[in-house]
Order: sequence, then structure tokens, then C-alpha cells
Amino acid sequence: MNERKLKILAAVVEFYVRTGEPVGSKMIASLPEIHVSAATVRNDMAVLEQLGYLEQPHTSAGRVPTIQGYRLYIDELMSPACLPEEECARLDDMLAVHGSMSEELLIQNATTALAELTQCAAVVSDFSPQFSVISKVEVIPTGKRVYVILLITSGGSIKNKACRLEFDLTNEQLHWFSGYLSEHLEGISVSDLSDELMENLTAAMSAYMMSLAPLVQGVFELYKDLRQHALLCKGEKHLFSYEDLDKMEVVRFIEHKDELIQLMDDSFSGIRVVFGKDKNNFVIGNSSMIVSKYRKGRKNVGSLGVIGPMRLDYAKVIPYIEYFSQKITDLISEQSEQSERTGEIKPDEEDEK
Amino acid sequence: MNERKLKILAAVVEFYVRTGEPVGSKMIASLPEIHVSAATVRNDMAVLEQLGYLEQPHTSAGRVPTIQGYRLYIDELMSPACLPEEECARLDDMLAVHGSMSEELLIQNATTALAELTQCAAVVSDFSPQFSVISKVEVIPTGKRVYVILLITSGGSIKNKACRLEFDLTNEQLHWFSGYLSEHLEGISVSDLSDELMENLTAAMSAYMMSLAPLVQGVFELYKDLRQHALLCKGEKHLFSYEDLDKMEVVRFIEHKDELIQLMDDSFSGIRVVFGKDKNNFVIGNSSMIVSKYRKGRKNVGSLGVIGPMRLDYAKVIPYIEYFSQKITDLISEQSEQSERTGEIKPDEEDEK
DNA sequence: CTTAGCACTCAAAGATTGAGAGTGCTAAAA
DNA sequence: TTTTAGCACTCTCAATCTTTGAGTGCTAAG
Repeated sequence: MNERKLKILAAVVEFYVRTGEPVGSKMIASLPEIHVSAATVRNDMAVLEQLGYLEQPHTSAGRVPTIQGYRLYIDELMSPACLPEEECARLDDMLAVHGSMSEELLIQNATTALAELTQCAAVVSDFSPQFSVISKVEVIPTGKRVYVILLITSGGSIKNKACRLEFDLTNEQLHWFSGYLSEHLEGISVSDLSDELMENLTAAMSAYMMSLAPLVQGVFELYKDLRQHALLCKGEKHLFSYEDLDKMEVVRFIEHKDELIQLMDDSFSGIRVVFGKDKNNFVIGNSSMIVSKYRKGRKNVGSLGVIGPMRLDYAKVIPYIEYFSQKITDLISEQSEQSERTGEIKPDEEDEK
Repeated sequence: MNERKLKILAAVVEFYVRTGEPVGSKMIASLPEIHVSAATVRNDMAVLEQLGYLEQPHTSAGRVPTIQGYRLYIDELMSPACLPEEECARLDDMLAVHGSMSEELLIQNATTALAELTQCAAVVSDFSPQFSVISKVEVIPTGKRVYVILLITSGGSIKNKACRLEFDLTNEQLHWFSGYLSEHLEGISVSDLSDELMENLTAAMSAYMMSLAPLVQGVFELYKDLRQHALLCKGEKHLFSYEDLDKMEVVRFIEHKDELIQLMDDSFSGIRVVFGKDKNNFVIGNSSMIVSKYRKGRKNVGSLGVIGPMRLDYAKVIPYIEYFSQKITDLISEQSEQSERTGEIKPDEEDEK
């Protein structure tokens, strides 16, 4: 395994990614950076094939990279381009608008942009709500016998639930209920919300007044909502334009995105590339997923990535992922520091390894 | 044009819808309800072709219905089945849960269900917010220098917007601002919200205090949100499994759904069927859209329908559309009547022709 | 270790063929 | 006048064969 063989491997991957056709020895030999004849290239390629980095669809076709070949290329050979200055600036501007936005919205917009820029499906698994703190709970009467429970977290996400009762609450009852919720939930970190805590809460509320059931139910639903792992996916449509991806598998993937969550959340810092069907990892054949974590302060709070064909211009796509994960980290950490300064969030002690 | 020819046309449509293959004279002649020989059927089919109801992909292939053929079939020949009792009951149950839900959620769930049941893309153009009344506006402080504007309409939709100010409001200021909004917006029908009214409002608020700008901006955004025509689409994925639909056209459609709005809203009561590419109507070739209006009280407030291949089992799908548009009409009208009784909504006088 | 040369392989792209489905037309039957 | 059987004809689809060309591996010479 020498320098030249690696150069040839890289050339094969890059050429194949660009054209989609198996690439032959003559093609490689004609590249300016290769100074040997086709025959020599052929010998090297035969070795690379034996080592499992290349394969032939059939005798007398050119070579195509194997998964192992891609892996080596990505890990060792590729030099991911930096994002051009003006592109960076453009994106900075776009995301700067979000300074005052909720994290949720920020992440949504970033996902859409990422999908568009890479022409892939962009996915985000956001578990930051887990680490946020309930900053406000309020019950608001609205119309006859209808009450809205409003819940706001330190992450800036606002959830609400309308409940219809059988009767109107007196001012006193409303006040008690609203106060009780505030007192027991505000300041609590979402990760500290346990089933037990919630059951105590509902028991106490039911004890005060039996027929609050719909409201209690509403609180419970908001609770479940908060605990749930948000998986966001945009730009699935791009997957349909890649010849190499099986349409039916794409449809199946769209319907069962949940399977991704586990894969995305495997703790690991830095950029990771996973290949579809590589040891049954993941649903779509010939696809690959590039993921990276983003953090809030020092703690991983989500994963973000794209899914596209294995035949992907990694050198172009990876910088985008890096950019977005870093940028999101910056923006949400900034917000969280602001909150910390005002004492709304507890400092995070633990850290992932 | 006689009875028999119509019967033959119907048979061709039904057979073609089922198999996707051009249908020949022998096939038709073998049907129990046809009592003539293949030769006779051939003669009739030749006439139907001349009249423009059928066409041949090539000599020596069977016949396929033209758009005109489908049209005649749908308008005159087809007998849409009723939904089986148990199916009705099942759906009733499903939607009954929504008794206490917001209209928005009801419509979302109905759309998803419709898409699943018909295996088509289901679309809803909902302009009911236009006819609802703002029932509550409130400004809620949440964290340092962050305020949430909460806006609730009689339709039960709850919108909010977080705004970050440069400084904290005094209690008095907050009270004034919140009170001012309540006073001037609550009870107003969304359709009465004009740009003019909003400008007066913002002028007055700015006059009171210059640096409320972000809040004023927030109110404006909520306003725009209310006025906008909601287009909802679920189950686009189904469109990818139909052989007859061009994948690229489907993708283009998904990206430019807005073009639908106009087509869906053309006022017309009852069920309507529109064909793709029929006089450039609509983006996807070989597709058809079936739409119906739903009402709130006596007023049309939205359109709901499905988009699928032209080769669609209309007799099966149309009852679903009828069911859902009727059911949504019932459910939201009921809610609106309740509100009317409590005086929250103004009675609708006008009616569409 | 590299390279030119050559025989070999194999898929993709025509070309050829036969079978089958469906038609239109005609002339006889109803 | 309408329906039907019969027949020649057309055209697609699938199968089979042929050709072409790209690409290979191997060998022997540089």
C-alpha cells in the first residue's frame, strides 16, 4: 500500500462520485496528477480490489469504490474544502435574524437551509428540551368553559393546550389551580420531570377538586410533549431525484424515520458518516448519512445531519454540516448563557465522554 | 349513443382503473352484463373512439378512456358506493375524540386519515380563520425582557409570538399595552382586520412609547399569520407509488403547492373532479384531484380533497370525500353554534352563490 | 518496477424473429 | 337494420442472436 495507490483510490472515488459510471484505468492514467501508464494503474487497482477498497460490477467494467473504500477515502484521503467566505457570510446573515427567535424555530430554519444547500434530506434529532427549564406555566380562561394551559421553557419553546370543562371555574379556583402549577413546575428542569412527580401533582390537583380532570389531562399531555425526542426532517423530496436510491426504500424510510433516532444519538463527537445497509444499519441501500452533534454550553443536546446517496460529494457537504452544527451550538449556547446570567437555568455539571 | 355504448364505456373505465392495461373487445364481451359478441363491442368502441371518449395507445392494443371519457363516466355513469356502516362508525369514533379539540387539529387529523384511507395525497385549503373572531389577546412576561403575545380565536386556534425587548416593561406599561390590545382587537372578526386598522393600532402604540417596536412587530406578524390562507397537504408520499405519475412532476408539485389554492377555492358546491394537465389546469400529468367544500354554518370556509392518479377508483374515493367534508362541516358548525349562543361570533349573513 | 501489446470477457445496444392480442372489414345470419 | 363469425392485417412484447467497445489480466520486453 503506497502513496500512489492511495492517490488512485482517491481519484476513483472522486471520479465515480462525479459521473456515476464505473471508472477504468485509462481514465485514471489520463489525469494530470497521475504520471504512470494505464497498465500500471491497472496493476494497482487489482491490488486495491484484493484489499477490498474497490470492486467491479463485472469483468470488463471499470471499478467502483466499496463501502470500505469510501470509508478510507473519507477518513484519510479527503480534504474537506472550507466554506467560501461569501457563502459563510450569507449564512451568517440568514441565521443572525434568529437572534431573537426560539431555538425551535432556529433549528427548523437551519434544517430547511441545510437540505436546500446540500440537495439532500436534512435531519435533526433535538433533545435539548430535556435540558431546558420550565420558566412559566399559566392557565388562561378563554371563552365559556374553555381554558388554555400555557407552558414556556427556557429554550423559548411555547406550548399550549386548550381544555374544555363541564362548567366555569370561579376566580378563586382558577387562581388556585394556576398558582399550584406555577409553584410546582416553574424552575423545574424538564429532565427532572418524572412520572412520579407528575402523578403526585395530578393526585394533589384531583384532591382539591375532582372535576378538573380535563385540565389535569391537559397538563399531562404537555408533559409528555416535553419529554419527547423531537425528530425533524426536511427535504425528503430530494431523495427521489437520486437514481441510485430505491424509491420504495425511500418511501419506507420517510414513514419510519424514528428508527434513525437511536443511530443519530449514539454519543460521539465530531463528524460521523454512516452507510445505508452497511451491516443493516439503516434503511436505504446505497445511501449515506453524515451527522454531527451540536451542543448547548458543554453538553450535547442534539444531532444534525443529512442523508443522501452514498455517491455524494463529501468534500462539499461535510463543511456545511460542520458549519451548521457549530453555528447552532454558538447561537443556542449564547442564549443559554444569557439565561444563566439571569439565573433561569441551572449550570450543567455532567458532561458526556 | 345508446344504452349499450354507455355500458361499454363504463366497463372500459372500470376495467382500466382496476388493471392499468388497455382493455380489448373480447374482455368486455366476456362480462356478464354485456350480452353481445366481441365484434359488436368492437363496433361500439370504434364509435366511442370517434366521439372522443376512448383512445388506442396503438393499433392492436385495447382502448383506454380519454379525459372526456372519465368525465362522462364520473358525471353520468358512475354510482358512488355508500361508505359501509362499520367504516362510518369507525371514522365517527375517530373524529368524535376531537369534540374538544381546536379546529386546526381536527382538520389536520382528518387530512392525515383521508390520505391514508385513499392512498392519495390529501389537501385542505382552510380559510376559516378569516371568518373567526379574535377572542383573546394577552401579553405575558416570561423571563427577563422577553414577552409572549398570546392570541386566541373563536375557532380555537392559539397563536403566540415571543418578543425580546431592550429593557423590561414596568407593570404599568405592560398593563397598558396588554389592555390596549385587548380593547382594540378582542371581538373583532379576522376578516375585519384591515391593513388600515393595524396601522392605526401600531401608530397609537408607538405614540405611547417609542421603543415597543419589537412588540408592535410581533403583533403585526400575528396579524399576517391570521390572514394567510392555510394550505395543508398530507400523504404526498403516496404519489410516488403510482406508476402513471411522473416522479419529477410530483416533486415539482410538492414544491409549488400554492398553485393549488386558486383551483381549490373556485367557488362551487358539491364534489368536483379536475384532471391534471387538462387545459394546463394543474401540474401533474395523468393525475386527478377530487375536491369538495366544507362549511361553517351556512358559509363555505374551506376546500378539502385528494390528489391521485387519473386511474383512480372514483366510486370508492368520492364517498370518503363526501363523508369528510360533511363531517367537518358538522363538527365545526356545531362549535360555532355553541360560540354563537354565547355571543362570541357574529352571525353570518352573506352566502356564496 | 514500468510499460506496450494482445487475447479475452462481458454488458449494452441493435437486429431479427415469432407469438399473441386486438383491430377493421366483409359477408352472411337474424 | 343489427348482429355475428371469419379472416387478414398490424403492432407490441419478449426472446434470441449479433455486434461493438470498453476494460481487463497476463506476458514479455524495456
